[in-house]
Amino acid sequence: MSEQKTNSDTRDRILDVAERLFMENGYEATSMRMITGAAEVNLAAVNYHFGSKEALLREVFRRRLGWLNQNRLQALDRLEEQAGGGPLKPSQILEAFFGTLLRMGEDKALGGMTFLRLLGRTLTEPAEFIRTFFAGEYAEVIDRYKQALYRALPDVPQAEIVWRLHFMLGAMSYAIAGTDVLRVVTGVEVGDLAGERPVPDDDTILARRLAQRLMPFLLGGLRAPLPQFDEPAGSQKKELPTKAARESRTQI
Amino acid sequence: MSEQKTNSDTRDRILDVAERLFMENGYEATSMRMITGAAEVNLAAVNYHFGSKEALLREVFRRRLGWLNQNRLQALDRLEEQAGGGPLKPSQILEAFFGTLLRMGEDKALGGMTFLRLLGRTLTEPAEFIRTFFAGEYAEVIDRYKQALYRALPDVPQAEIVWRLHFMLGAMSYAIAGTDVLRVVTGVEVGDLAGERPVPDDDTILARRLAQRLMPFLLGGLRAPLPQFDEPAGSQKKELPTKAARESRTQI
DNA sequence: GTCTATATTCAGATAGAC
DNA sequence: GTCTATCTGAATATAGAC
Repeated sequence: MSEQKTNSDTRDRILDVAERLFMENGYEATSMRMITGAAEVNLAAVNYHFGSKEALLREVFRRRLGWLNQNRLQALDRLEEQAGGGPLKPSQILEAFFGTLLRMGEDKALGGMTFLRLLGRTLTEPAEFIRTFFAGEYAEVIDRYKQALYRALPDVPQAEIVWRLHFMLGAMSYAIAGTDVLRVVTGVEVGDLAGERPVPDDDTILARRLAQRLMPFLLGGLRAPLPQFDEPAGSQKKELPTKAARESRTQI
Repeated sequence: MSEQKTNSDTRDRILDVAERLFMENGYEATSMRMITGAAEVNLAAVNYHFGSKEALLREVFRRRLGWLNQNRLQALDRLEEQAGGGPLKPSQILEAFFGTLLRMGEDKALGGMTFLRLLGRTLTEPAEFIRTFFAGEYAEVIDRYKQALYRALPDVPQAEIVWRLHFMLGAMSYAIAGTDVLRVVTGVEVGDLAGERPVPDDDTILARRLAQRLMPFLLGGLRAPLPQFDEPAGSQKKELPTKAARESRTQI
């Protein structure tokens, strides 16, 4: 199409700027005028190239999520090929899913930490068009990884795995988003408290550090002892559902 | 002041409605007209009672966070009194911090799941006035619990504890927020996959279930084996925790 | 493809009667 | 305390010249 001639410069500049401003301010609080102003393009350019503000947001994500989820699927394909039909190790699955994402944070050509932070924040946005969009973008990947986890952890009820996948996504999203209570309260970069030097501007190092800290945490949570709670239709049932067991909180 | 005569009805109705609408739509996407319309009060009532939209949001949180963080501090006080100067168990600390919050979800008078979802979503909002507000509201609680965790886990580097507190907050926030990929993708309530009956409208049960699932996950993550630190070069060969390491985690 | 000018809608806030 | 009416500004989107 003729869309890739000279306007690709304008188009890409809009996408890059929108990615950053949506991350910094959120979708609603970012106006078209802020975007076109910072990108030094005309106000009408967004509607010309993308059609609407909503469509712009979708395109900001599509160009990154396409790469991300495609690579996630390929990583899973490779692992399953190596395993030759057998179950994978949970650590392999998490590495493929979260590691692929976190490595985007080290590569500026893939959006770097700017995109990762945007993604972390946008995953909790309540706007319907955003949730619908993500649902479509993530459907296949989530399904494939869920199945892989079911096979990797045959003794864990599937509902429990879904919950824990849930928790893992949250730990990652929130850590990446960076707009957190801890950073504001402590006033320092995370990792600065025990003599380590802060790396506020080096997103590559930050992304790598995040991955090194996050992976053990996720694995530990995923493989934690099961709660005392009846699980009817898992692969293996645990105990009878007594009222005492339901009332008592987990004591570990 | 005369503010507590007849207007307390109007005031509280505004707060209740704002809590729900901010949760459903986010702060920016919720207009004063939506709030006053749903609360069936005059458009000018918000500015009369609270001064501005920002001040309204702060008040929505203040009335809940005051109770929450006060109870968190009291719970910690009790635990430390019982321990008589010794370190607490990590499970006790997490129960005091996260359990106090999650029990709010079971009590409609404390906002129930509506407030919990709002809190989970708002913790990642980038608006400066929101982050500043949360910083003040959380400062003391975060500091006290951080110190308690330092003493409970003397062998774990403090920076690591900060990161993991970070991750735990994220797992909880995201799980509570509910606007997640999983729910959209699967099209079912979490917990519905293994034969459990969904409880879409019973927030009390949902909150209790969430707590039962979340606590073991958080404990597992908090006490996971430490990552290996080789910062300078590529460090993708971290050793996976052995089964023995998994068992020994219990003593940390 | 890019630009100016503008249409249209809606936002938050407030003055002043009651 | 509550209400109506309105101010002021900003939002998204588009028509039409170049």
